[in-house]
Amino acid sequence: MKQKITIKTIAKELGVSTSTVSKALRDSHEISIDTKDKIKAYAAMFNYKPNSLALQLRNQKTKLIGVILPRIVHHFFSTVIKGIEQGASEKGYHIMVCFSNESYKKEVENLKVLSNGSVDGLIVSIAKETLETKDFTHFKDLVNEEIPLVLFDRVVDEILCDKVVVDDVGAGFKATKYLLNQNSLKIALITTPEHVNVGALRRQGYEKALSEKGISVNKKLIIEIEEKENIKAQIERVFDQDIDAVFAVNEIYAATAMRIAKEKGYKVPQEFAVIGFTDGLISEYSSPSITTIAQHGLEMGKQAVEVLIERIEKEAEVYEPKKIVISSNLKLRESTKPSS
Amino acid sequence: MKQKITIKTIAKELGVSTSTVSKALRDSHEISIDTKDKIKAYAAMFNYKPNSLALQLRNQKTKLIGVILPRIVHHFFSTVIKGIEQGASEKGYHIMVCFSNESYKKEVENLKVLSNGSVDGLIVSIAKETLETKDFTHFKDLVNEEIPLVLFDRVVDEILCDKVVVDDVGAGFKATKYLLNQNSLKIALITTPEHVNVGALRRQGYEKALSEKGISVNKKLIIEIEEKENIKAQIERVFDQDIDAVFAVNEIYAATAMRIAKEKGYKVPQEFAVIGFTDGLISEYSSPSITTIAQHGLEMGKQAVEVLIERIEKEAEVYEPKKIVISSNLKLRESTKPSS
DNA sequence: TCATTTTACGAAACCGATTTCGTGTTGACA
DNA sequence: TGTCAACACGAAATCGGTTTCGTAAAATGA
Repeated sequence: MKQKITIKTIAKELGVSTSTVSKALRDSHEISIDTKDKIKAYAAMFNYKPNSLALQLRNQKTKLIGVILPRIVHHFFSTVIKGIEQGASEKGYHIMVCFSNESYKKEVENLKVLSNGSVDGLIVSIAKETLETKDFTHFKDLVNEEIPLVLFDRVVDEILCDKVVVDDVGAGFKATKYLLNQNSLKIALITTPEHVNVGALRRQGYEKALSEKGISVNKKLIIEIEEKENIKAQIERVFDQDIDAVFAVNEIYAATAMRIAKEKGYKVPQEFAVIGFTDGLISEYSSPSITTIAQHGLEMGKQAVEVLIERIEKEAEVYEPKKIVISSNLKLRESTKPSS
Repeated sequence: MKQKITIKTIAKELGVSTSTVSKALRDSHEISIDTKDKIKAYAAMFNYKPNSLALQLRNQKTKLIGVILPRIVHHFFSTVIKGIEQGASEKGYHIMVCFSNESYKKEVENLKVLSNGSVDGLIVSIAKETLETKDFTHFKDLVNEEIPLVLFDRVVDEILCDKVVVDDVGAGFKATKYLLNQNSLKIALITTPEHVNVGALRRQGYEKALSEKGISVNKKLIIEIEEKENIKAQIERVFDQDIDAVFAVNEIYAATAMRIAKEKGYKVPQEFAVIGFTDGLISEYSSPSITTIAQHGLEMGKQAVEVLIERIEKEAEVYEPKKIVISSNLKLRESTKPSS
């Protein structure tokens, strides 16, 4: 890389001290107009840009937010990133993005690297593997060091920090209730294993809606997808049961279920209804298009970054962790009968 | 944030100098075993982590790569990010991600912020607006400052730097030729306005395949989508012509075209074939699933970051910009007849 | 004319590390 | 016992800025 022009260079060339240059460029009243003009002209001519590392070191802040996501090729997470970036950008922050690939080890590594002073705060969604092992010491260490941290979507109570989540129970409830109201009474639930807490919460909503309607939960209608195995085959199994609707906790499961239903000759939505989660492109462009719970990822990202920046910039008085719940709503499309 | 423990703290507590602490922690032979042990123990106990800003300033390198993308909620771009992050991570780099939102102004801003020494190099895909205005001075400035820069996918010849692209002409050719071989001779092309060069290149491939078959290009079969307006309405217009296939330069256009074809009563693929670009989830999960040109975004990201890191770490001798072309291939699915 | 205030700038400390170079203390060897 | 190398450590420079404080010279006032 070409030799960068620094304050020292300017000072030497113009025969003044570095303090004078610094003050001149910051338009200090201590410096005479003449000198300021000369220095500014020189700086402009050689395209001087203050070295941001030096500033960061001196100011003890980087205006950088670390973001750790389990995955990126994923509609919901990429939407959240977009929200985070927008919110950050408005406040003059930038984001550093890392991925854990759902792996505990990578999550620990990323956390370690980012907590070395390179970022002012962190926004994280926990990796599946971590949720499974339930080892959160790496997060607790962060909290102890008082590094601002916001968790979103996949959160756990053990970690004392700000959180942004969707109303998963409510969402599961809404979706199930809608199906019940349309007279689909034999609803299969396609969810994640228990340790992925968002799955568990959505399931609670599902069960709540059923019991409110006086329907007992049939465990045979609930399948927990093991992602390492063939997803389609696992979903197919639930079709052995007598079902007339599916509520799936993400759009891939929903689309797959709908495809199977169509293959089995069901007419969607007349004979078989489908509701998914995460309002992504698959739901929008499949045919029929799929009714989903809209997760408002953009909103989540914005909220998360707002809380984080507040925490970063406010002198930490007594610290009261917040939990922001974003309400989700049902986006009706063609895979369910229109609301009556 | 809690007061961080620094080398100075350790030095004071243990009654030694900062140089001794630094050397001890880096296991220098200059320091006696006793002292080393004492210092290391203390550091471990208080969870000392060297301040990365200080190191970055001293070493004049950040091990950070800036990435500027036009969009993120986009299958291709998020796949590229994944590739970049993987490649970077392997070599001990991290990535800072910004978005231009297809806007010239934001692109300029991002470039300015990132070129202040906060990153060792940049990977960029140019915003549409910039392609339209053809003002590339912000990139040329970067090149003049000799900041390592790699462009991918949307690139222009005016900027002298490393580039990674897919073989757009070849891809357009392959897709069109496949349709022709399946006896679809009246192929509509749904593409972008001329200034988005990838669109233009894919169109070249399309035209080449036609003329090779002795078919003259019918301009009425080519529509350039204006994204600000209603996309579906624009695509619908081409169905006024007598067509039996569509080649679209991205998967949204392809899925929309297929949906229109189905609405018009065409049987896909028997009576109407569809090929898209970018192998995303829409293509995979729509029904019928859509044959696409696979762009290998992951591969692009990896290649881009590899070239960039090479450029960063190699002492810039004579600099010969490279252009890496990644070959794309046709991923056959249900929206086209099987190859005979 | 002398005291006092302004003006305009420089020296030096600081942010948190690394590294070169210098030096006092030992121990070995002649 | 005197000399010299090895050992163990500290002082200070450096990275590129900002900021506090000190001060010479000019301007102001009495």
